[in-house]
Amino acid sequence: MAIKLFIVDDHYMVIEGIHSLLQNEKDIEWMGHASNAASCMSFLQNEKPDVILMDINLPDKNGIDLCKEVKEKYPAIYILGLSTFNQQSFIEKMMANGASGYLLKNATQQELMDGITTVTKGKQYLSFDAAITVRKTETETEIPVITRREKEVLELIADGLTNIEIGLRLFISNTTVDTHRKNLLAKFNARNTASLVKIAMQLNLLHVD
Amino acid sequence: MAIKLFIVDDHYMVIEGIHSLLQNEKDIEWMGHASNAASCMSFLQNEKPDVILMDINLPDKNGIDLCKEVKEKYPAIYILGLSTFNQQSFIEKMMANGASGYLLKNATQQELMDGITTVTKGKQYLSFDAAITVRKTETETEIPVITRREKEVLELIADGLTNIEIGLRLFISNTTVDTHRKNLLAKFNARNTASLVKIAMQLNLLHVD
DNA sequence: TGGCAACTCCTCTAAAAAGGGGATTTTTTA
DNA sequence: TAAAAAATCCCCTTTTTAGAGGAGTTGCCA
Repeated sequence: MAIKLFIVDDHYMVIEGIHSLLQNEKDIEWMGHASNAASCMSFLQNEKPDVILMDINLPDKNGIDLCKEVKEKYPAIYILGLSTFNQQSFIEKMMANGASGYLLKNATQQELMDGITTVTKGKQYLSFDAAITVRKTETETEIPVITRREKEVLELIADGLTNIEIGLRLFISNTTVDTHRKNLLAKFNARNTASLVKIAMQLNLLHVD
Repeated sequence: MAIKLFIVDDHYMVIEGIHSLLQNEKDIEWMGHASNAASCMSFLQNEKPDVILMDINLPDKNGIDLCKEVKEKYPAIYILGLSTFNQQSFIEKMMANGASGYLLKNATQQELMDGITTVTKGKQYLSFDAAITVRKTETETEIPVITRREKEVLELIADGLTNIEIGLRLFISNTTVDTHRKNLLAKFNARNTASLVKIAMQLNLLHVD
């Protein structure tokens, strides 16, 4: 039985590329694509693919959150992350949210097929480069786990607000904000606010407006 | 006469996507692709395409510099920037370095053909979204022009060094560093170091290690 | 060669962040 | 429901930035 495949990606060229790479594969049934999270969810109300290739950069929501949402509603669907970036934080987060693996956009046709068939067997698949990244960094750079409140404070710090201003904004004391700030510095192992913001940006933890 | 097209991009799926979109176009002669700057330059020693589609993110060099290099050696070749990001700074820089225009990776087949044929007539082509970005921001967000020294200081600030530490590193006084810092804040219209770093990261002015 | 941009250095004051505690109340979750 | 996690608040001191000035020295280029 052919594997039913669906793609969520906002880049037409990538969709076309994958389609082209798979068009002669008899084991793959191309179900179509969505270019954002919302249309993906509405598609899933009526159709049930076996595997979803999911970009991490979507216009309306990041793929990490969408991944979680899909897996909560439809645990039977396997999800393969899809990204330009060989970034450890994304990989780990998508896997933590139920993704079965990860494909880079420079993957070959062989890797693409390997990835799809591997995950339908319930196994994990990591693109070669991605696998190296995970191995290389799993002992080194830990991705900080921050709380909701810390995230809020982090955003406002990056926007240039002071502790007092953040306190007014969030209706909490400036000393509380300072505590969150200190915890953030500790979690990110940052020397000061400047490096904190840089690291957070690198890990794509901040809104890019 | 068919337009000879060459692509520089390290993402196999994107290359495949473009190839697929253009395979029935008789006016396009597909010359092949390079996946990095070096192999692009060596290809150009023997072959002369009319148009190059060039990614801004290459493994060995950024497309902005490669664009400049190609245009200096082969001014007759038209270059179309190619990127996932709808970022003003990239667009402007590539154009400043001789690119004839810009295509986003979510461009349709029609836009792709429009772009290629437009630039071969010596005109500019900007992807719709990209055009909006340029227009929207050309009055608003000015991209700050910073000096070599300011760039150095900015990098070190983002890495979490203090004025004194930066001074020691660059063999200048900490008060001088402070002056550069203040000039940076003014140029970026930033309230403090945190927002300075965020803006600089957004504009891709900082090394991402 | 005169001007201008870049780079350098300085003083002073005020504000903010960093570093070091400690402590209570909610909320979540095992 | 009890323990853990998150969120809240406070103290103190030191360091660093921010804000507002002024000013001298290169080096380029029109």
